[in-house]
Parts: sequence; C-alpha cells; structure tokens
Amino acid sequence: MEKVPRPVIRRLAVYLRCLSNLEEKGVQIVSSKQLASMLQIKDSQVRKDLSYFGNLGQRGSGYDVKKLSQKLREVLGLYKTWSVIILGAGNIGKALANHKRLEQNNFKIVAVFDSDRRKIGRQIAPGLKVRDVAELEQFMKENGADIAVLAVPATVANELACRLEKVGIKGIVCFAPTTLHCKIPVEYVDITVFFKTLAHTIVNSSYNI
Amino acid sequence: MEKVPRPVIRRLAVYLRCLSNLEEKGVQIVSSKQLASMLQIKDSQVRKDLSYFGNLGQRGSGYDVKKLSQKLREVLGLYKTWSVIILGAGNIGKALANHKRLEQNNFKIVAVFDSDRRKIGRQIAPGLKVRDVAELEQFMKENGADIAVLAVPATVANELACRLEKVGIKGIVCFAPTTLHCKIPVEYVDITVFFKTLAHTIVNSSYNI
DNA sequence: TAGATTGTTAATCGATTAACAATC
DNA sequence: TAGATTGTTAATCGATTAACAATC
Repeated sequence: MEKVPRPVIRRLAVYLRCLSNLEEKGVQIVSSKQLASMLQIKDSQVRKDLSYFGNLGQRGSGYDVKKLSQKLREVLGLYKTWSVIILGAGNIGKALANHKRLEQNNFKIVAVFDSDRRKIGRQIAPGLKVRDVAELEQFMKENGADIAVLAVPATVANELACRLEKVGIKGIVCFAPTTLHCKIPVEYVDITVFFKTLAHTIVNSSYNI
Repeated sequence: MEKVPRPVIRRLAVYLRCLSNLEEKGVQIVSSKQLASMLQIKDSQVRKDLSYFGNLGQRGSGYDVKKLSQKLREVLGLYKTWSVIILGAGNIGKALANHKRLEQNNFKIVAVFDSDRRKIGRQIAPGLKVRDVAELEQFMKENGADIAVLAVPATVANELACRLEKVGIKGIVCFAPTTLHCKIPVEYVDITVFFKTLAHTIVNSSYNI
C-alpha cells in the first residue's frame, strides 16, 4: 500500500470519532462535505484521506457510516483490544485510569504502577489498585500488556522506558516532558505545549486587529 | 515578519523545555546539534527554526542558553502570566488544576467551574475550590481571565465555548471530543487520538518485521 | 435523465534537509 | 590560523487543494 502521511492517520482518528457519534444518532450515510464541516477542513481532503484505503464511498450519495467506521477501525488497528498499563499514579495517571473513552475505543487499562509507598495499594479507579513498580517485570511475565503510559517525572522516564522495552511493551504514550531513547514507537503528549502554542496564536492574532 | 509555520511554533515550545532544563543544570551554551539530538530532529532544522527570529546564535560556539530561552519565551508570549479558568472538575480538570508545570510556564489557574452540585464547593487543588458554572459570567466580570480549558462532555462544550467567547476569553484548550464553532483560537487535545495513532504505528511497524 | 457526490489528477502550497559560505 | 558552528540558500520532499471526469 502507498505510504500514508501521518497527518492523515491523525485525522482518521477524528473521523472515527465523528462516525461513532453519527452511528449513535442513527445516521446511515455521510458525505465528505459533511465530515469536512465537522472537522473544519476541506471536503477534498476528506476524500483524498479516505481514498488511501480503497473505494469506500458511493458516488452520488456518500459514505456508509457503519462500513466506513469499521474500515477505519481496521486501518487504525482497533479491531482488537489493546491492554494498557499506566506508570505513575499521580493526577494524570489517575485521570487516564478513569477515562471512559479509552475503554470505549478498545484501550483497556489493566494495571497502574507507582513507586510511592503512600500510593501503592490504593484504589485508583474501579477495579484498579496501584501496584508497586518493582513488580512491573513480574506483572508483565504473568499478564503481558501492549501499551504503556508514562505519567511519571521526566527524571525517571527513560529508565522506565528501557525497562518497558525489555519486557515487551510495543509502544509508549509519554506524558513525561522529555524525549525517550528507545526503539519502540512513542507518542509524546506534553500538556504545556498546547498552552504555549495557544498563547502564541493569541498574541499573534491580536497583532492583526 | 515572515510567516512562521505551525510545526515550528510547536517545536519552539519543546526547545524552551530543553533550555529550561539546561539552565537548571547551569549549562550556558548549547549548539544546534545538541538541541537537535534532544528532540531527535536534524540540526539544520533547529537552525532554520531559530533563524525565523533573528540571529540568535554565535558562529563557532552556539546559542546562549539564557538569551535563547528568553527570546523564545518572548516569541511564544510567555513574558506575561496567563490566567486560566478550567471548566469541568472531573478527572482531567482536576489533573490540570494540580499540574505544576503549567504555573511554572506562566499559566496560572485562577478558577475551576462545574455544574455538578456534588462537586461545587469542594477543594480541587491548593487554593482552588470548585465554583458553580452559573457564576461564570459574574466571575469574569469581576476577575477576568485569558484562557479557558474545556474539560467537559462533548454535549455541552459548544454551548460553553459560546459563553466563554462572549465574556472575553481569548483562547480555548479543548479536551472535549468535539469541534468548537467559535471565532477565538482553539487548541484541541483528544486523548484517545494519541492512543489510536500509536496503535496504527505499532500495527504497521510489525508488518515490516 | 438530472442531480449529487465520489475518486483522482495535477497544481500549488508548505516544510524539511543538505550543503556551504560566513564568521566567531 | 584552525576548528567549530551558525545563518541561509536551493533542492527535495511532503501535504493540501481545486477541478473535473466518472458514476451512482
């Protein structure tokens, strides 16, 4: 298959969100124009994006919501449930452990780890009590997991990434404000970056008024 | 000034993070090569990015950490403190209210709102108790604020965005999984998108093994 | 058939990179 | 001066968009 640009993949994830909403509303057909207006992008971009994955629409009417939704799930690899472990039981770790939309999208949190004695043993979300990070290797041997979330201080992130790689984690979502030196795929999420870029946009748009 | 591409702005935010770390360590000079290796990008990209804002380096040695850091703060609009209100006192709202790196970067959380009677009045972070969202307009009239965070369900996000715009909020960081119809700048953060794109990367990298 | 919308192309626009003269 | 690193250019690479034939 032709190489798919990363911006396209990110948009697929958003298309999927819209399609799920439409499905719930009972909508059966959607046009590229409608999808485009939901994301505030051009309709030709929607069609171009989807065309990477075959002829998914019907000329004259549009795209079948259910069929497209299923196809995108397949492309993104969401046909299976991904088991996720969270490292760091602070506020971010806790928010993710309780984030219902993750499970709705087939990402199941199976364990939360921390090194803080005061947090270990505590119930952090329904059915999840905080484990000692020292038991990480043991847990992985017994249960395995696909994805790890790093919600720990930057100072310990790389050491943990290294351990995670060794025990067979396939990818990391990194909330720690640092770059990881590991070979498995990493998705970086630095919360402050969104605020900083927003600040820049605000400052530069008011110049033009 | 020449138009600066958005990807550059996002990287500036990350350069700034690295520079702050270097400053703490007492490092005074940094080269584009060093910065590049921290972000895992090309050194020519670092130089190109920084060149948008003048001659910030010293040929032969590199960039003065303090000077560059200050310049980037200026470019991003972080010379002033941005006052931030959070709408939604759920897990994400709470995580942000307690996120120390926001205040370290000059984003000060000044209020948290919710509509849930059980949450209103509760202490959600040091010095922050949850207010009734009905008092939003009143609060803004008395105190004002620059940026709002939407950490509410998608169903009510647009209605709130509209109210926020009316009371003079300058920009929104939107964690609600929806697109906002407002004229002020919005930065979207859909947590599940990071997981979905990571899943895609994993699925497509294992094909190649 | 007439109206609507896709899929695809080619043009345009935007971003990254290598290379190297300038210069500390 | 020799070594190092910037700032900048031009080439390349990548992404978006308008336009329209194909077709339901």
